[in-house]
Amino acid sequence: MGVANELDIYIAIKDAIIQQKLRPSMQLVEEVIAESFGVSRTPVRNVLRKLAGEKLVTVIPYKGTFVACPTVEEAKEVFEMRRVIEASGVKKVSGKLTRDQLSQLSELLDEEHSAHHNGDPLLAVRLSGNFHLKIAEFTGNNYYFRYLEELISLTYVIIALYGMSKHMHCSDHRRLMLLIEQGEAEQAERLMIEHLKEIEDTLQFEEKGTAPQTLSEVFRLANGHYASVKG
Amino acid sequence: MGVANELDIYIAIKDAIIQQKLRPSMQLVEEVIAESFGVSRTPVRNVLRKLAGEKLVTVIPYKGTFVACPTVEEAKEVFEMRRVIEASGVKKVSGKLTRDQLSQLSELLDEEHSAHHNGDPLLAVRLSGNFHLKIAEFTGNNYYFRYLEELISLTYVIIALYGMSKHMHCSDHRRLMLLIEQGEAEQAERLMIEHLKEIEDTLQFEEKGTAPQTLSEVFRLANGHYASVKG
DNA sequence: TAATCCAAGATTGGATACAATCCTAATCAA
DNA sequence: TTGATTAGGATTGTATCCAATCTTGGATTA
Repeated sequence: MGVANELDIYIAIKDAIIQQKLRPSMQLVEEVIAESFGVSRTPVRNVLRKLAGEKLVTVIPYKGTFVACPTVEEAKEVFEMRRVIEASGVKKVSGKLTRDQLSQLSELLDEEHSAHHNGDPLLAVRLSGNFHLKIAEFTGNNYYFRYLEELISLTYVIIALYGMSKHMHCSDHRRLMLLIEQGEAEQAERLMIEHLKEIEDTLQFEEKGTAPQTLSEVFRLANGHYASVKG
Repeated sequence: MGVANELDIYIAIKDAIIQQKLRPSMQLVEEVIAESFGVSRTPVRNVLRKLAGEKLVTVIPYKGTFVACPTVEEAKEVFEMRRVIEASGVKKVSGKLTRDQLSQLSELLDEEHSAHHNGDPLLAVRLSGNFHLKIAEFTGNNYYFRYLEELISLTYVIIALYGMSKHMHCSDHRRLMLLIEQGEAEQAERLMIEHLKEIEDTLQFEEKGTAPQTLSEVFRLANGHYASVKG
């Protein structure tokens, strides 16, 4: 690839984080990224600041930019806010979707289903996220989408950190879509809340309880050979 | 003032927008801001991008950065999301606040009350916003605070654009605090939703219905003598 | 007159050079 | 050996220069 604009770089880094190619606490050195995209550090800095605004990375002055490493408490906050926004969102769209919108949801369900059977759990998780995002999009209110996009991106990082059981309650999505289609707003709302609680419960918070609290701690433990995009 | 760091600049611009010294659609020329803060354009650019991430300003490539000018639809989206987040927030804190937290809320109410009687409606609006923010803070979940801070900042811009009746339902806040104190979660939730709907209803969306849709339109109308921080 | 084209000014976008800061590791002394 | 000190490298932060783009206004021409 030759040069790239800021949007390309933004998408590339965000995708790399979501696909766990960049794992939590990894350092993102500006010059390395700049060279690999054929640009100077300036646009890279802009992108990293933008990602910092979405809490996907953490900028530590004069030290560097690191992929976010949410604590257990932060992870629980993410899921709590997801329940607030998604419960309201699914209630809002219930019984209000067009045939075309419903078929878009249905298509995402099919893709998620086949990703499961093809043994690609990471892809399945991302398609699951897209299902939730689509509902937010269909509310017609941009804030449902904007905030949920941020929260779902963080959910991917949380899953990268704290793992996830294989069984992803795929059937919940199907039932959710039926309730939306039938206009059962209250039931859809309750199911969404339950669904998100179940996802949160499948995370193994205690297992990696010794997960790094601070970033400096990480790199001290690794004795200088810390994880980096250079490696 | 001599030099300034990014945080100073960020706070100064944000305050200027909130206090309506910088009105919607005004252009923020990087070099002008840089000179007035004694720095180069670089940190100013960073701040403007950060504000753009919060939707307080709009960056148009190769044209400039302008104070946000929300449309009626966008304004209604802001209030809808405020209802979602604040209804959940006030329900969450009801009956859970310490004596100290309640007195913090009470103090804000007193300040708001005196700002009203001192004929400073702008200050009263800001103190009202702080009251709502404090509740979000007391949820203990950072996302309530982060998202609401963004939405309330935008509310100030919306009020600057679409005006507001003098009578601000100051008594709602008092009743809200009582319900929180007494642990009447459901009643507090309902009152918060009603309160926010009333605020939205006092906005005069139709009057300034000829409000500028696009920024370029604004400056065409003014025939070159457009509003600017230079002026 | 009216429309088109071009040039100049203003502003932002990006690349580069340098300053500030942090971390590491070697050196030295107790 | 252990601790403090310091020099070097690595990385980010800032300033400055130039390029890209947009807008305006005047000149030119039909």
